[in-house]
Amino acid sequence: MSTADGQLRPSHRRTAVLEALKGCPRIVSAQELHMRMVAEGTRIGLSTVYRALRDAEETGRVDVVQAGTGEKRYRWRRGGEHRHYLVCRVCAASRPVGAEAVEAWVASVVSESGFAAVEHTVELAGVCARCQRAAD
Amino acid sequence: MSTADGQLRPSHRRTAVLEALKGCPRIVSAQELHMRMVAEGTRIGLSTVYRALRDAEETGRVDVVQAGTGEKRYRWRRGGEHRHYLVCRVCAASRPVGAEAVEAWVASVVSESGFAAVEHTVELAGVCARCQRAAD
DNA sequence: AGGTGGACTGATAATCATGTTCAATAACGA
DNA sequence: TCGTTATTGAACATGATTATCAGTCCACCT
Ligand SMILES: [Mn+2]
Ligand SMILES: [Mn+2]
Ligand SMILES: [Zn+2]
Ligand SMILES: [Zn+2]
Repeated sequence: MSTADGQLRPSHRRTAVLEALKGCPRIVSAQELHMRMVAEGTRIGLSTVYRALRDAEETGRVDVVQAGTGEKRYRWRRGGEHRHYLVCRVCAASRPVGAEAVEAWVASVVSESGFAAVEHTVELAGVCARCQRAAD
Repeated sequence: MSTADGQLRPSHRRTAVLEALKGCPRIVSAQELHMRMVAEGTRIGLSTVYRALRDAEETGRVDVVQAGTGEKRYRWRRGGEHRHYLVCRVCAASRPVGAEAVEAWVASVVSESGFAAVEHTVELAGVCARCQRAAD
């Protein structure tokens, strides 16, 4: 669970999950990351992977993209700021895109709306050049 | 299923689902819409509501917003073009927001990316003024 | 070093939204 | 009207995620 102040203790396993995520070339789901770790010889339970990713999401250390299929996919966030990504629907390759224009638009919409605590989701999904070629 | 040309037959039930959706003041999930219809006296199965909404989504007659909780919420689309919405997390009230700036940004990102068949998701969720007041 | 209490782990079971099956039903066209 | 065919919906299946809880580990104190 969590300590008195709500923080999670950085354990061996939890650290391993985030390290594994850092090493992922494409965005991954919790289950994919778990399989990956097991395949590499790490002994870890699926529950722990889910917990570590949920915590990392809540504390803003990862970016999340909600695929149309309802599963969440994660990507390690390098700078402090969140990013938005263009993701390949076929191979899950992802590249960050510059979203200054969107951030500015969000800010202006929010300031005119009267809404508070507004969060935004911006996702782009398509088929990358390589996968287009592979499709003949 | 579907007719030879892939079109769904517009049946009584299916029409009723879309009519009910049109009458919704806030974005609704499939289950909420089903409960609403049953409460109003319509006799209809949950499967049919799911099917009608899925079909409406595929044919572009509704806008869909994927809540963080993994459930899809629907809103009837009036004009031909899709819209993006600012949704209240508390009461599910939704208002369309002008997103010309975002559409232009998406177009420019896509043209520079080499990706094909790119689809975009833009969602804003917050707490509306009324619900802020209600929270004291 | 040894003890202790609270946090962590993971196998298992529970949820939850949504999809699928299939026998019964309703709608179309001749 | 009759026969063909799509539609319907109750029950069941799925797939991702979360909750349980007994066992384990670890930080800290003596
Ligand atoms: Mn952003
Ligand atoms: Mn748009
Ligand atoms: Zn690809
Ligand atoms: Zn509200």
